[in-house]
Amino acid sequence: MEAIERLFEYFEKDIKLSETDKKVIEELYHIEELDKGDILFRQGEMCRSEAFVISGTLRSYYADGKGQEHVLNFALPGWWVGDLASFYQKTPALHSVEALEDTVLLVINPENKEILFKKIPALERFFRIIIQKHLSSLQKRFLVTISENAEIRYLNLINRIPTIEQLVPQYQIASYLGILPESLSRLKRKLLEKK
Amino acid sequence: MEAIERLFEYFEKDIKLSETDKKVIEELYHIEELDKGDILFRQGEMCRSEAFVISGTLRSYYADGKGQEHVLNFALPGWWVGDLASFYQKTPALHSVEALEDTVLLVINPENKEILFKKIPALERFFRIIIQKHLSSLQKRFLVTISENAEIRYLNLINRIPTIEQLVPQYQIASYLGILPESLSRLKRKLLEKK
DNA sequence: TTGATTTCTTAACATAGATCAATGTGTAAA
DNA sequence: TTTACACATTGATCTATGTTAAGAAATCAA
Repeated sequence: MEAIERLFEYFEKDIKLSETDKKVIEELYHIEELDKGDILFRQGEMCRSEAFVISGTLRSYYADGKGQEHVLNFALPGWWVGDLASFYQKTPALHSVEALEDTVLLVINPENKEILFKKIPALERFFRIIIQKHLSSLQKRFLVTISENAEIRYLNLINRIPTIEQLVPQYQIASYLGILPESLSRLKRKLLEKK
Repeated sequence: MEAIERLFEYFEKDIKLSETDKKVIEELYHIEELDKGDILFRQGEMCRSEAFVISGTLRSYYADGKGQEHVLNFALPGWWVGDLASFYQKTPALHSVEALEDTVLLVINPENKEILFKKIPALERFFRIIIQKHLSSLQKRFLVTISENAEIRYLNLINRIPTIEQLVPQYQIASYLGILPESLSRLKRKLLEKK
């Protein structure tokens, strides 16, 4: 199936699109193919890409002052990646996004996003809801991070993304969990021994 | 000065309000006075209040499964409190908000918020930006939490809200920092010895 | 004031996860 | 194949913060 049709399907779960609407969408989004290791945008620069994942896996991550990287989230087909605050407010991105394997995206820039909203007003409400969902998932991620230990956070993650261990190396998962690979290794052994 | 005039001033930093606009705002917001310890809304219930703080201090906090409370943020005059996701999407609130001293708020409910947007469209864009700012401050809070130790987080906090130690008890600050009051006490002694 | 209650500090000990170092395993290149 | 490199495991030790318990200080109510 054409990549753009995946996006139509995604929108059409919530709103009706005319053929003209589809033409508009097709003109405003473009395909971007990333090789494993490629960066979609970098922390500190403007994020000018809001992308819908067609295939592949990505991670968003934050590099702190000591050069340490922290995985904020993974992104799989059917998810959005971007730094919303940077994209809409033209402030520097607070994190980077990298492809963890060869990846295909449908990407839009801020100017085209404005045009999209003008031409298909129903999408404005649609994306407002996306932002709200993003906000509440960030909120949940924060709450889990401050209130649960690494074991629970690990179990949460594999429950939320059961395929994650096939998709990304262990040390990326450890970074998402906020622990070192050594600690994740020990944690998994402990879980195995429990059973 | 009248409470409602503080809100006018706040809006007028960014947009022009006609006298009719002001009447509309005055009709749609109402004053709520909380005594110390009163709850504005509770985790698990719908949040039907988006409030502008006129005077007083509040905390938003999350109660985890083990009954432990975690302070998410404080709110001072001129700030907004609410659970945006819950307010707009009518999902259960992920946290509670409590007055830490006698507090005066200007409050609106979701239905009146809709009316406000219809009657003063400029406010729709205004609040969209508020949401984006909220999102990026949550993002920053998350990044600091996962990448910095308690000492840095403490210094960040008193730098961001220099009056906070006069406003709220130490154990609330410890909870905001994600440590126990005992640990904060040690941390402060260590900082004093350093100087 | 006095007593009661809440908040803060201190100390001794416990624990999760970090750090450091060594070894093992899998995969890809030569 | 062999070699090399990236990744994962394991063990010993270290550290920040938690836990428990006690007392000190501050605040509030009578």
